[in-house]
Amino acid sequence: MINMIQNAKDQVLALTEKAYEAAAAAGKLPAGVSVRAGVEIPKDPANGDYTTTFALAAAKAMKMRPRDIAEVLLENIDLEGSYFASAEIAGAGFLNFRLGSGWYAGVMSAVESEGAAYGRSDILAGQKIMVEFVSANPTGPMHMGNARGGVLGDTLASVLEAAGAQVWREFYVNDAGNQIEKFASSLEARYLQIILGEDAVAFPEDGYHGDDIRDLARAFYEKHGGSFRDASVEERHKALAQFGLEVNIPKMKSDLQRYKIDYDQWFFESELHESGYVAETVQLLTDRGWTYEKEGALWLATSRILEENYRKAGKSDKDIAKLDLKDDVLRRANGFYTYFAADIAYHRNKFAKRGFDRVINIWGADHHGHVARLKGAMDALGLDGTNRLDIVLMQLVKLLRDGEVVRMSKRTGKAISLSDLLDEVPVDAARWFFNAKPDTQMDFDLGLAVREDSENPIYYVEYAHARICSLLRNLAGEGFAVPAAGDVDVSLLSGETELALMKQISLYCETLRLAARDYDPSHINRYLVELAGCFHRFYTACRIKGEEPAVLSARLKLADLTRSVLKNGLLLLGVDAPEKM
RNA sequence: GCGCCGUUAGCUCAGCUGGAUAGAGCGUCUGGCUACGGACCAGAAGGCCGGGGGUUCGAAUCCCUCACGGCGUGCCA
Repeated sequence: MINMIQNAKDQVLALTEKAYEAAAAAGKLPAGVSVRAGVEIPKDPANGDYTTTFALAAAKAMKMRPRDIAEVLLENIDLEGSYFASAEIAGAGFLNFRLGSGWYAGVMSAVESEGAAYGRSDILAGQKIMVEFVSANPTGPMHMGNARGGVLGDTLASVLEAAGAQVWREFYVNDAGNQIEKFASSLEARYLQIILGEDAVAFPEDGYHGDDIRDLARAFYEKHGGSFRDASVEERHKALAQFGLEVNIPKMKSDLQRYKIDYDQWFFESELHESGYVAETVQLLTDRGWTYEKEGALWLATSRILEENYRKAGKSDKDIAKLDLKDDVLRRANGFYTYFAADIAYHRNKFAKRGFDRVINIWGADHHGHVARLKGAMDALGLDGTNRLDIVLMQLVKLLRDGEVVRMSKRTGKAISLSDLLDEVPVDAARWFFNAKPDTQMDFDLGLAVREDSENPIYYVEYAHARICSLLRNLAGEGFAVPAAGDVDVSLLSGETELALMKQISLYCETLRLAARDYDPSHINRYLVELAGCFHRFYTACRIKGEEPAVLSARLKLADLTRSVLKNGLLLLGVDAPEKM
């Protein structure tokens, strides 16, 4: 909750504005100019710890050269009682501030007092957010894309929790509709083939060809024998589909659990159909005037909804016309509802029935064509999908083995499943790896991923943690306990690597904020690599053991706080923070 | 055709609301512990930030345009 970065930034701005008012009152700068100035952390510490572009931003309105403005500001700035020890002008007119030890002491006591909660905030407090992710079809094994989506969704949920939101993790089980019918007829063909012989029964052209289907049919046969041979097709399909789902769904659960992913709820599509909620939702769209009938089917006027949205967003009629918007079928001529209709009902359920303020879906990029339509459908229901439904599109994972692309198609039956992967790669490495920025394509080379050496950044981070734990054990054995922050003389930590490490520790809150803002937990991965690097550099430059007591004590404290933040970050990612390796 | 995503070092990628000399890791080359974990550290080489225009004090970042790559554009899910 204590964000020392924000504190420092606020203070830079306040000090600068106060200086401006003082200068304006003395007639040295034009009065009454409102300046939109930013505060930044310079890349190069030679340019200070914090910098403001106030003078640059004000130059035009004040009709003065930026450096001259900065000059006057500097004369009027009063650092007394602030976090800052000094300020100077540099470059085109940057005003650079250098931190004093008071701020560093503040960082240390914040990390100490907040402990495992350090980094958490309340920026999303009071928000009820659902993250729906993976939601793979229960008709076959999950693939790499599901693994990536699973890790990303789970970690994103954790990030939002850390920002104070009330988060719900959900898996949508598509246990109804066409693909279940296809699943059933595929199983049926394999089942009858077992009884009547491979050549006696044709396999459906668009069926699932995977070996898992054969295995399921075999298991079904072992349980029921040929008793379903003469049953009605409908009865047989029902039994086979149910049997298949009862095997596959628990398998998905356990596979995801291997990735340390647990859901608050597995939501079944079939319930939406059975309870009449799909029909009710479609009726509601009809009542609101968004549907029409054509060729025996019921259509949603998607093009009209989106047209309106695009117009509101400021697109020209010409641009909209170019989009070639199409309508969607909700209920087929045969009376069955489409997947889209069920999906609309499902999302209506999330917002209207269960009261989520915000809903985030993690989808594969191949579904991007549905984003605008689903949001639009929510708009049509008056649920403001445009602003409350966020879809994170995840580019697909390209699985390689020795440089060769491995196909992931479920239908070929040759996919490497998500549980296969964990037989080759440690779960922590997989979690770390899959937690990459969602909108970039990813190559996963199995040959590379199995390596457990410094190639893999997770070992670099975990090593830093283990190294500190070892150090603490070592010193504890010699009677040196970690002191309280209040008993540490922070001014003794004045070396370059010590200051850099403390600054990096302070950045953790900011990192979590960015991760929550961008829906991109990989900010944390990069942060941790940097934090580990800061520690290793500090550790190389500064001895602890054998130093005089006050220095030893301060450095010991710094190491322990680093350990604490490393641990917070790793646990947030769902990765272990080992005390020994 | 239209739409979405991407294009930054040999490879994989950072780059926060536009800021100072564009950064890491890996790989390559050169160095560093009789001392707390060498799974570490230091240094070097390596870039018209895909091309071209525009906006302004200032652009990898914003706008336009072109090129290349991935994906989509079903009474599939």
